Parts: sequence; structure tokens; C-alpha cells
Amino acid sequence: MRKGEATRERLLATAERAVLDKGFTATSIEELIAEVGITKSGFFYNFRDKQELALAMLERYIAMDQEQVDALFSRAAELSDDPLQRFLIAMKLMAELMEGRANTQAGCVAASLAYQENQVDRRVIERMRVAALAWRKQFRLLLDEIAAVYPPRDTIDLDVVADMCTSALQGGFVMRKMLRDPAIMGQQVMALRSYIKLLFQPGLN
Amino acid sequence: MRKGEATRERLLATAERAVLDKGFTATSIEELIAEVGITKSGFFYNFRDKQELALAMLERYIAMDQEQVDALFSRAAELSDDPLQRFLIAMKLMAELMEGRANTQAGCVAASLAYQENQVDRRVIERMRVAALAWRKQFRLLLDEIAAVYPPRDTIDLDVVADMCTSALQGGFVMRKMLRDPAIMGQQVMALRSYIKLLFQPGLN
DNA sequence: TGTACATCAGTGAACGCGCGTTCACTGATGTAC
DNA sequence: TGTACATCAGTGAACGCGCGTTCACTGATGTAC
Repeated sequence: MRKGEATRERLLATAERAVLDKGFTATSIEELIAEVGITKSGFFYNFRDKQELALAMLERYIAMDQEQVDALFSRAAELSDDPLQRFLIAMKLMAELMEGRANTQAGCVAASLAYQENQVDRRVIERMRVAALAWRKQFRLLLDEIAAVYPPRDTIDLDVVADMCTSALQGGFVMRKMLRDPAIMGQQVMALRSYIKLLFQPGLN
Repeated sequence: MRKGEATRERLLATAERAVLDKGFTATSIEELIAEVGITKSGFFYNFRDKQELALAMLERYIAMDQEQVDALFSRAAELSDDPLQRFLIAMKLMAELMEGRANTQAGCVAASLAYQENQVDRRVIERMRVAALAWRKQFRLLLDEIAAVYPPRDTIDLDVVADMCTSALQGGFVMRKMLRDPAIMGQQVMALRSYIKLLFQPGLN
């Protein structure tokens, strides 16, 4: 990694932490450079303006998130051939991950930025939408695989269920913040898992 | 209503709209008074400081939310005696409400403030926690009524399901912001309804 | 009914601070010949 | 191997603006006697 890349990465990581617990507008360039140890001009060497920081953060978050989800589902694929079981295993792994990490401050950068709609420019808003649509598509594919084997026991658009997979996490983040209880996230993922189980699993008497 | 109360109410309503789409920190006192048509000193006559505005907004939101939920569930109680049916009806009514109102900007003030954790003082944080716990308790009571008649078809802590009732809305808000699709909220409420149905309703062989 | 005083709902001017951004410059490293 | 130049990764100083907050004051309404 070139020296510049390392600085940029540190700026992004610091910004992510800050944005996650105080929001984008409340996160000042001044505080970021103080923590990273460069001057303000150094920041503007790395990012044209604050909006470009938002965009870069978002891009970075989306990539990391994708990596994590991939790891989770490919691990689940090792453990079962059945699409439903794979999904349920992945949910369980995710719930454990949420508890295991002491990252009480973890959250979704996209959601954080979404909560500041008017403060980020069109590129950021649009990138967010594209990411959310991609998440929908990804979960939809998995749900279709399940539905092909186990017909759903309730009539519901699977796109909505796919959105719910993202939504449950988002809701979990909010609830954990409000209740100040780190266990909430894992619990909510398990609740989503319970829904998927009931929706597809046959023979529950 | 005294004159002062009217001004205060207008400040709070204006602040709610602003905070919901740009966050608390990004909402300036200056813009609020511009919209309400008073001077900055007028604002500080009504609120000691910006934190007191946050607290008042939160209090107002919680009260209005409670009113709305009460209306929903008492309407549902008119339509059925069965606790499960009542719950399902209330969910349906809520989903319709979410779509009906053209309030694309509606959202949860508590969540918005939660997303700015470090920017609001202890009183606000604590008030938020109390509200979230109250919501949990309220939904828990309704779920217990259902469970007394229809034993749950999956083993899950009903407090977690109760939290999910709030969480689904919070997640819905976020998803709607990210996807820029006003229909999302209603859909997510219906997905939650689908879960409650599958969790309790017997004879879905 | 009139006067004195109190409270309500603000106004107007000033404050200091931190914010995002710009711009001219610089020392270290890399590349061409 | 040495020199010239280019690029990289910043520095340092200055900018104007808007922010939250304070403070002395004010006109309108309400209350006591």
C-alpha cells in the first residue's frame, strides 16, 4: 500500500466510527485530522470536499459489508446443501457475530447517511439506493432457491421479505442505540430467522 | 392555547420536519426561526438551549405516537374480540396509514436522535430508552394475550418479538429513505404481520 | 374606573468559536536520459 | 552515476460565514387594590 492510501484508509475508518455515533454533519474534518494526525490541507489532498468523503465511506462500507455477507453464506454452504438450512445457518452465524464482536458502535453507514438525507449530495443518495437494490436482489435470489423447494406458507412478495432481511438489521441498529443493549442486534436477527423458518419450513404440525 | 404555546408548538413541528430529514445537528435554530417568523431570542425564550428543544421534540413525538397507536388498536378492538385477529387488523390498519398519508417525510424522532447519540445530552438518551422500554412492554402485553390463546409455533422470547414490532417500523423508515420508495413502510409492516400470523395462527397445516 | 405593578412573549445587537474551503508552497520519493 | 524534472503526500496561513448563546431592553396583556 502506498503511503497516501494508508492515510486515506485511516481517515475513512476514523470517519466511519465518528459518523456512526454522531452523524455526518456533526463529524467535523477538524476532529478527523486530529485523530489521524495530519493537517486540514492533508485532508483536502485526499478528498476534494466533505461530500467526497461521504461517497468514499459509503463505497468502503458497501464493499466490507459484501465481503462479510459472502463469508457468512459460503460458510453456511459448507455446512448444508439445503437452501433453507443454509439460510437459517447463515442467520445464526450472523446473530453470533453481532454478539461476539464487542463492536457496540457498529452500524450501517448507509443508514446513517440516509438519516441525513438533505446533507449529502445526489451521488451519495443514488449510490445508497443502488446498494439497497443490490441487497434486495441478493436476498431475493436466496429466497427463490428456498421457495423452489419449500413453497411459502403465507402469500407475501419475496422482494418484501428480501427487504426485510436488510430492514431487520437496520431496525436492530436503531433499537440497540435506543435501548443501549448490545444484545438487541443478535436477537432481532434471530427473530428474522424465526420468520424465515415459519414461512418456509414444512411439517411444523 | 396561549400565544406562547402556539409559537412553541410551531417551533416543535418545524423542528420535527427538519430533524427527520437532515438530523438534529444539521438543523439550525436559525432556519427554524426563519420558518416560524420570530427572532433568535424568541427561540431562547421558548427553550433554554438546543438540548431542551431535543427533549421537547422527543416528548411531543412520544405522545403523538402513543395517541396514534391507541387509536389503531382501539379501532381494531371494535372489529374483533380475538386477540390475534385484533393484532393482525391493527397491523393492516397501520400499513394502510403508512401508505395513505402522503407523508413521505414521516419518521421516528427518537430514532433520528438515536442516530446522533453523541450530540444529545443524557436526559434525551435516557428518555429515549424509557420510551423504547415502554413500547416493548406495551407490545408484550398484546402478545401475551395472543399467546394465552394460541401457543407460539416457534420458541422465541416474546420480548424480542415485541421489540421487533418497533424494529420493523424503524427498519422500514431506513429502507424507505434508502430506496426512496414510500411504499416500503407499509410493506414492511405487512411482513411483520405475516410473521405474527405464522407464529400464532394454528391450522396452517 | 384608574393606577401600579407583574408577567408574557418576545426584539436587537453583539460575542467568540469552529466550520469547510482555498491557495501558495515544500520535502521526499520515483522516473528518464 | 549524476542530473533534471515530475509526482506524491502533504504543510501553514488565511478566508468568510453561520452557529449557539447572552444580555439589556420592550410593548402588550393580566391582576390587585
